[in-house]
Amino acid sequence: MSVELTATEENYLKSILNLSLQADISVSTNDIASILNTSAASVTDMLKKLSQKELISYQPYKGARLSEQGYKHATSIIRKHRLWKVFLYQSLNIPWEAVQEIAEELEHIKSDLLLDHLDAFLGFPKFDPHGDPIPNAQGKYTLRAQSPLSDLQPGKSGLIIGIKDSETSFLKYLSEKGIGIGKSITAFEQNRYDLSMTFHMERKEITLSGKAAQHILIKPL
Amino acid sequence: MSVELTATEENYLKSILNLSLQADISVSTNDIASILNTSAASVTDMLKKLSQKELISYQPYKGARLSEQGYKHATSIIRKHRLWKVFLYQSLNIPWEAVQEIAEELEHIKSDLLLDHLDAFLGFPKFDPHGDPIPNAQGKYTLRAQSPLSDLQPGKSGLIIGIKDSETSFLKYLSEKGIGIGKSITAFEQNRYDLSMTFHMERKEITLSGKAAQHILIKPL
DNA sequence: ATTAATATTTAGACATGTCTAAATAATTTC
DNA sequence: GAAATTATTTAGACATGTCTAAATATTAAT
Repeated sequence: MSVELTATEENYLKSILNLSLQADISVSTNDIASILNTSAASVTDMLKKLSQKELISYQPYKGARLSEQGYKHATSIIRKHRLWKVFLYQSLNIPWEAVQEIAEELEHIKSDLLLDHLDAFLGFPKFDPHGDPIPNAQGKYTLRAQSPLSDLQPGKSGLIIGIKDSETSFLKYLSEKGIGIGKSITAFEQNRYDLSMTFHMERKEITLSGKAAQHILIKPL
Repeated sequence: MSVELTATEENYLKSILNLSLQADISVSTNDIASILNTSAASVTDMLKKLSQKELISYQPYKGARLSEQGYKHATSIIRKHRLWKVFLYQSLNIPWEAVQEIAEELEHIKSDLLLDHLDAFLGFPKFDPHGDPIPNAQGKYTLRAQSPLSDLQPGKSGLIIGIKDSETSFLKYLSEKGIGIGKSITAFEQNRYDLSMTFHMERKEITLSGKAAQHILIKPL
């Protein structure tokens, strides 16, 4: 059915999808380059190639956007990535901050049979350990009401359901503070001076920078 | 510690190890080419490169053999391959004949952390579903008394512990006959005319060609 | 011990994905 | 709206792993 792509091509598609979720419309060469840590010239080369394969539409100087096919392919990579994350975290007990990097390799394993069996083994999970939704085999996925922890008003509580930024150092930082998916947290006060916020979690007081709080996602309780 | 190798380099090392187990001493260019389904010229190119990296010793026209480092690396790939096989077969219930191909992709995933956790998750298995021994993290592995099913004398029984040939069509053939690791089988008679053999297994009568019986490994009971 | 057959290597080419430097287009700024 | 800045593309190069065809070694046969 679908064409075989190299891991590199898949990474480009994934980046384009991620970027187009934030700022819809087409995605710029430079943005892709900075996400993939490569040069703009390399990105141009690859965009031409992906366009050739009809996985994206691309106009010189005007950026790229996923075609129907490209979108499907990108979604399937996201599905693989997140299912592997669940496995690594829940089944293998690999520390949270190490999961991302390993999943980035595993997501390029080709077999559909493998993915379907993994999905079944894990009990068809709907969300990964970072709280991101897992597309099903047809590419559909559940969205949820979620808001950044920074929006939580003093006195109100929320359930931590996801982390927006998957950078290793950030995840480690959170993990050291005891912050993780599934924990309840209550806003206490906001410091006007530096915009840091104080919370209560499991009878402890936790202070986070405004930026950190923006990257933690909660379901209001 | 160890150098990072590409999947291709790893496949060459693995092939050299497999070949040197059968016919010790050095391994010929052509044999490697035929196992890897590539041209002899490509093999020569790669042997030079691996020799450069001191993973093998290589003399033009004289073949190659693994160095200490190369042997270690090759063994670690075998370990990965077999651990993944156990996972695919036992945990995910992926059909026996599909396992080989998927494991061939998974064996090149880099993370040692992942492998150690997988090993623990599986309970530190000593053998894979084809009955082959799994090297431990230090590269040591258990050997076993084993003999081909074709050597089993009429009236005697054995426990199936491995399959020598991992070709998909052969595995499928066996799987259709109900033959698999861990089953008990009893020799009944040998047909002098075509050298086929008849066995009893789980109250059924099974006939196998002499060649097939040579490729099934048993532990005599 | 030559000749014939086989195995291996060299030479030169190609595809993929990358890069730097230079050229060109688009956007901002004053 | 012309000049300066920023973004993007082109040109030309390189590394990796592959190939075919030709050259050279090795081994087998008579």
